[in-house]
Amino acid sequence: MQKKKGNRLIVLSGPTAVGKTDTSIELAQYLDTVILSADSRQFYSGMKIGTAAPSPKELKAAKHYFIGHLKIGDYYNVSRFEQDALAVLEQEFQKHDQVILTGGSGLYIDALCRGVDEFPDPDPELRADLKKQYQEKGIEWLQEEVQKADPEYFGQVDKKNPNRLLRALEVCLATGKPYSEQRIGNKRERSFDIIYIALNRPREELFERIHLRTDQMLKDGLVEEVNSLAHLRHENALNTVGYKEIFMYLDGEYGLELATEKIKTNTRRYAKRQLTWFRKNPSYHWLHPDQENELYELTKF
RNA sequence: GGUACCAUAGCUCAGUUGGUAGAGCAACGGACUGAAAAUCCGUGUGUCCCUGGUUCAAUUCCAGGUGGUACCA
Repeated sequence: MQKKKGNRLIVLSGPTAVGKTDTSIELAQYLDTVILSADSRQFYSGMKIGTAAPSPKELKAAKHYFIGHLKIGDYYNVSRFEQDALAVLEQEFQKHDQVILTGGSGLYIDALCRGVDEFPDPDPELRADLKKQYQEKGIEWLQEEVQKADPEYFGQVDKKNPNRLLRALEVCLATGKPYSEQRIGNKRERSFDIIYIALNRPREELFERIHLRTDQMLKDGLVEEVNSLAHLRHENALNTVGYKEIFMYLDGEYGLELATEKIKTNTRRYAKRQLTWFRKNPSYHWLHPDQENELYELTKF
């Protein structure tokens, strides 16, 4: 008896500016399939220039999901992405053997590929309250609270990272149970296979592309884009490289040249953090974007 | 052409009363479970311009060279 052929998700990730958009579209056309984006900032409409989102022409060249599907200010998180993406996959796998997942948000990629533990959705009021208390009482207070609420997690957590501590405390208070108890990290079984591919370039080449792309964003009207979003400035989506720095420029804190340099520096650092994340997963096949034949060979199915 | 000053990390510079050197920025490594382009942790990576001289020892003092800056011609 012949085993029924399943489906496969092609993860195509890599650091920012490496060339994921071009490569994923070429691959989608070659395989006649669709693309899911795992880019936590390209989710938002209105941030086209600063997030180097695919152009209308590119969006037409291959069907994309999760590009500009949210409004700045919409609440979203990895768990929702996991659910949304699984639903899309179920639908698309009826039509295609393989589907492409591309983007640079490692946590979101992993959420779809391995799953995340179940927690109740955060309570915005509780979160705001805890954050306020942290700002008033400092990190020591946060550390003490987490130590009381969840000594086990406190033993493992990065104690100087307020976000991590706030999250743990929030879950403890909302559920009445220690965070560590609910954070099991079980891998979810998926009904499809996964192949992990990461694009990369020599550091110098990647940085050069980051610099050129940043200059191009400015020419394309990044300042105007950011300015048009000024009323949403406090939203998390705009706590993003390229937006933060231009807000500083608009405030008169930075000259335009300095703001541009800061964007380049912060983008290089972002790329580095992404590489650290992907390197940790030994399943990745690493390719240069020019290695088209190798890519097609890998995605034979 | 002359005089003065300078030459130390990728960059801007500090320093060593002679015992091979350190800040900021940049860079590099890492962490990561509902904020993740976020948030946080760690690490000096060096022919102290070159060649001689003095000295137990020279990046440091002396001479010459080279390069740079300023002023005078």
